[in-house]
Amino acid sequence: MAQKVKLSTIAETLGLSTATISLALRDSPLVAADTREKIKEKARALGYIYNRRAASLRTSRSGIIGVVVHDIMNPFYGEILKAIESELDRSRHTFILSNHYDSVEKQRTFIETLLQLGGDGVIMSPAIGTPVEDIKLAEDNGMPAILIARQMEGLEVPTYRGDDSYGISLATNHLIGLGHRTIAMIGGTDQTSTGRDRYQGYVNALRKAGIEVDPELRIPGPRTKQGGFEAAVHFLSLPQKPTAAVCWNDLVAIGLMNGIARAGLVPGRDISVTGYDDLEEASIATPSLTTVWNGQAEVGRLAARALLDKLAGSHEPDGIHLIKPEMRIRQSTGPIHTR
Amino acid sequence: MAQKVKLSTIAETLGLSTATISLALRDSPLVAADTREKIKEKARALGYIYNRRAASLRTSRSGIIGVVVHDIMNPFYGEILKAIESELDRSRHTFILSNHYDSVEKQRTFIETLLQLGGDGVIMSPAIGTPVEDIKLAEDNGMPAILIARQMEGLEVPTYRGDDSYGISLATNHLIGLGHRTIAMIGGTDQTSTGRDRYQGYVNALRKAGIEVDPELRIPGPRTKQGGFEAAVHFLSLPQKPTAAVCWNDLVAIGLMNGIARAGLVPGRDISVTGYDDLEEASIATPSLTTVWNGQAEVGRLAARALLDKLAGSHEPDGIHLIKPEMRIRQSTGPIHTR
DNA sequence: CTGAAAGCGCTTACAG
DNA sequence: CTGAAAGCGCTTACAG
Repeated sequence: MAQKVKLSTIAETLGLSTATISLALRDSPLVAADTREKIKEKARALGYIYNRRAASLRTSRSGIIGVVVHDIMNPFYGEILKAIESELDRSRHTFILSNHYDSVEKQRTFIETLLQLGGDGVIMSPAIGTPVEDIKLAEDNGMPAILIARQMEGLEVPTYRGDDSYGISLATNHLIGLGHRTIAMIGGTDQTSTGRDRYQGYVNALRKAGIEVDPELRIPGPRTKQGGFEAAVHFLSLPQKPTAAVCWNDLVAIGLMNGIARAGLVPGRDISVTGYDDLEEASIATPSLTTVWNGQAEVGRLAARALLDKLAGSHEPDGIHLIKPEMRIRQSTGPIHTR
Repeated sequence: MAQKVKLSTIAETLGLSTATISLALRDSPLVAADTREKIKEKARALGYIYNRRAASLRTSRSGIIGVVVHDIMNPFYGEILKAIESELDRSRHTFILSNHYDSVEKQRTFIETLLQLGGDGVIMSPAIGTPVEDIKLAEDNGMPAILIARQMEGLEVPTYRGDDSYGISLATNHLIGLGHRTIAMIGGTDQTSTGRDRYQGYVNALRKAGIEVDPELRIPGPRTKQGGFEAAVHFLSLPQKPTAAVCWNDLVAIGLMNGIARAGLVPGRDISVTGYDDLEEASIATPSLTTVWNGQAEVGRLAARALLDKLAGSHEPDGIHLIKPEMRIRQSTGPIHTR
């Protein structure tokens, strides 16, 4: 490894000052066009590597944006991240990703690391129990935050998420329309705004249809395929014998369908199942999954844009921006079928 | 946002020098214990945030490690990343993640960004067609690279991956043992070392069993669930009427099983299907998937350790480290069953 | 259009 | 055990 090439190396080689080199490499019109070309060529020839830490120390902008969600391996977040990534790529920002696995501490460590690196902003789906101070820590140190998928009370921060209450009512109404009356709700937790909203939407839809709400028909907890799969046993042994299940998300729904199939029943015929999110996988599940499109790509794109706009100085409106969900009817739901 | 708190702020407040503050905050034994405590408390009270760019500019170590793979949304890489993350977390390193989607250019941009940020090292699953120079770029600038999952010729870099040729022969032999003779191979590409090795392993196993290799039984390409799902049509219309399929990975296998089920056949009975990787999902698929454990967690853990050891100065042996795959027999394979 | 000089916030020999 | 001073590699007014 040769001697490190820096601005001054190029400057000396060409008999110019570092100021000129710096300006030229950043395409400043202050530098004559042919000088600029000569400089750029020399930089390339010498294998010059721009030192962002030095620049960032001076300018106090790093080009780094942090993104932290519950779990990037969850395709729901994966689809959001993909949209964020493509939006940020375009603006030459580097993004640093992290999972918090709903650990407030892990999330705080991440925010601190980001501050230490001089992060320009952060997009986050806050961990369960996140105190307002943790978001303020970021904002107070000049690092704006944008929330996705989950909202927080007592905070004026731009938030992008689906309209969960409305979305789950679409699914519930769809089942009611097919004649189902004993409808279970599988998965989710009351500890997140999303969880509360979805359960409420389910309850409201049932009430509106004049169906009594039986709390025993709720099986809270599952949020993954594995969870849905394991919940199948509990679900199938419910004394009320539900004919349909509204699931927390597509993963739970697919897991549940696997569990139902394992028990010898046919999902979509014997038991109707709805998902939530409309992951890419929903349409190739067997049977293909009736679900609610939740606009992951939209959420990611809008959140990234909002942050970039904010960094560019324009004042994005704070508060909650709801994406309107849409029903996707496929094969996993059908008319009521008595077991 | 108040005035920025820096080392000198604390120094002035306490009537000490920045040198002492700096040492104290990093727990140097050079500073008296009570001075140290006083300093730490004051730092906390003032809301001091360590400026890593400044430190890194001085020390030329950043604590940043880059990880770039084909697609973090692919659970195969997700499982590797999880292992890397937990290993790196322990050593207080920050890791920056990126997808290259097999674009050499995107990968190069990532390596350059990492160099600009002063990355300490990089763990990568090289994009198809990666030139040796791109890895050298990193190494020549003092940023060691570790390869995972895919290897590269003409390079002395530590590489961690499964023994693909051996692994796929396990799956093929398992099917042969069940009486299958017309076995298709679905998915993968000759453009990666992994792809070539797996196809070769399949061919060798057939030959060893005295079964003629029919190139028409290979359907290259698919690497995702969607791909496997779509390949089902082609597979089911093969004039040779294969009774079993060795799939490129679990995703393709699950997609293929979905496609087979959609066509009214029962995977595991009418058609035997093997996967590869043993993703968490394999055991809850319906039917549960017979597959080959590929040691993702091992690969991630070992690669991270190798990098950390290298950074700590110990000389890790270069070259290829193979993880030995193991068979996992479940319900998706069974005795031959004529259609 | 180009240059000289200060400064971003740390750490590290070197003194004492 | 603590301090004074230089320097990491940039960018940015300010001069000319």
